[in-house]
Amino acid sequence: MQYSIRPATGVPIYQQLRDQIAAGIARGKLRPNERLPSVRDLSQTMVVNPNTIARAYTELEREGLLYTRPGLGVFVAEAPAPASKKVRRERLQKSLDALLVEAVQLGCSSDELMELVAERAKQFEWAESTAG
Amino acid sequence: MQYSIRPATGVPIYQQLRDQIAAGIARGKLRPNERLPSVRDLSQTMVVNPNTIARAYTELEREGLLYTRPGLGVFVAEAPAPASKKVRRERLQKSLDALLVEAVQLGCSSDELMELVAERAKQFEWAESTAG
Amino acid sequence: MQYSIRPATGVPIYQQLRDQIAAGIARGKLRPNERLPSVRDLSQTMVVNPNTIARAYTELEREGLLYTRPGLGVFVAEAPAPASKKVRRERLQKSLDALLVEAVQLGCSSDELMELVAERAKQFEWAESTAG
Amino acid sequence: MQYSIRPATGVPIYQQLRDQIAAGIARGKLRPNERLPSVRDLSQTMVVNPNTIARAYTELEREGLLYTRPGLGVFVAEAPAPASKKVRRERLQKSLDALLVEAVQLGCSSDELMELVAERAKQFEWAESTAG
DNA sequence: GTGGTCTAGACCACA
DNA sequence: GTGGTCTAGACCACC
Repeated sequence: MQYSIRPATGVPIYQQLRDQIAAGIARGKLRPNERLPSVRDLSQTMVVNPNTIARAYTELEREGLLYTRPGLGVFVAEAPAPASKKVRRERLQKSLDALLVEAVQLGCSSDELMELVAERAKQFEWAESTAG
Repeated sequence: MQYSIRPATGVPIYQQLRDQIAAGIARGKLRPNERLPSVRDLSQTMVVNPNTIARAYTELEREGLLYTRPGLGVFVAEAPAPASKKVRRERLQKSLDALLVEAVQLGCSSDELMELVAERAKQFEWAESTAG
Repeated sequence: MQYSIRPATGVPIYQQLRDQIAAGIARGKLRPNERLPSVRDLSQTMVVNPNTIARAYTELEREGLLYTRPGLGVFVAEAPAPASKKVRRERLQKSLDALLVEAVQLGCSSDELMELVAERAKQFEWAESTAG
Repeated sequence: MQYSIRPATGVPIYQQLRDQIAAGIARGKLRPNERLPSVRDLSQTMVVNPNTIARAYTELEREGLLYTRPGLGVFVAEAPAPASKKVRRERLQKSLDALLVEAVQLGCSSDELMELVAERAKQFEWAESTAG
């Protein structure tokens, strides 16, 4: 997988990397138990300090998306047990509102937004069933 | 209009204010050419440093959402020329992907997400027509 | 509050500090919305690198025990909404088993352990009611 | 005796094995002077590097829980002289406080914790008497 | 070889 | 003044 960092955005490098890895897992580009590049390798490839790479990995491990096998490397975790419907709604609220505010400010119609969401959603890997 | 600041979130105060004003304009609660409270007044009402209020106003002016008439105060700008469909899509891509990644990781199904978006979208004020 | 670090234990400094602050909050020595010493001050007092202090604070913020007000400092958060009984049991399992294994290995009797727990528990601040 | 290793936990493999053997001894599943599987056999059974098995055995020998008869294998040691009550209390303090801090932060009541401890304690094998 | 911890010191955003 | 990010480089534990 390829990672692209834009230093001028103000978004921290470790965050950009974290987001791209998380997206890779969500979209199925990174499979469970797949090994990620080592901190040292990736830091050389991306021309970024090893600590910064390590921080992205650490964040993702805390979130349960990666796990570390000491001495062996960092790996993609199995998909976690699904949260309840209520929890899902609460957690998504913030990102959803951010999207809606942006859409409104851009003069995007409701229909256009729904279409855009549906379109993009096809490219993601969805769980087959959903717990209540 | 009323503004609510949550100090414990880590989101800078000036940005919380900026977002609430921007949302107010987008949702029509603040009308073009309406005058906003003065920096001094608002800083007293909200018990916040005047510099912080000023910064929120400055950001919004830079974005073209407000304009200043020296000696008279700060006002809501006219609605800007709508962006092209292509530009809208590009701008929304980032927030949309963030939402989708979160949804997938929460084990939220595609249908459930669409339903959630549609539901919440009803509560926003949309432009009636959309330029291409 | 006073913090004591034992460098020879193998337990990371940032962890020791984290644990002591967490204990301070649990035992009521640190009150909600109380301000903690600044990273720079504490790093001088404890003769530890500022990054190490910052890491302890960051961990606690992620856990929801502290919050940061940008430019002002770090503060103790309000007590969070209680978890369900089932969740509580699961989360405590690990620490509880560690305690029991240790007790057994030391040749401590079951009664003696219960007595020890009861004794020490009196010194902690307990929630008045418990959600199911 | 069966050993189960969870690679995704971040806990070193040698330590997981060490803990399970120690617990086995404490709970009487492994009897004094009983022979343990050879490093080579166990490393094959568990699909783990022999060095890792050896390290677990070495640690336990250092702690006095195992002893080696060169050319014959590794054996469970006799039960050690019980620690004094004071020593037991001191040693348990740390784990106990960790448990209490967690319980408080989870909103677990004092009674609920005592009940939980008592319940779980029944499943452990306790020494019949305790020296002072 | 792997990641984890700690130090030192620079730079930036926020109030 | 506050904390947050990033770099540089050292040392350790694990496999």
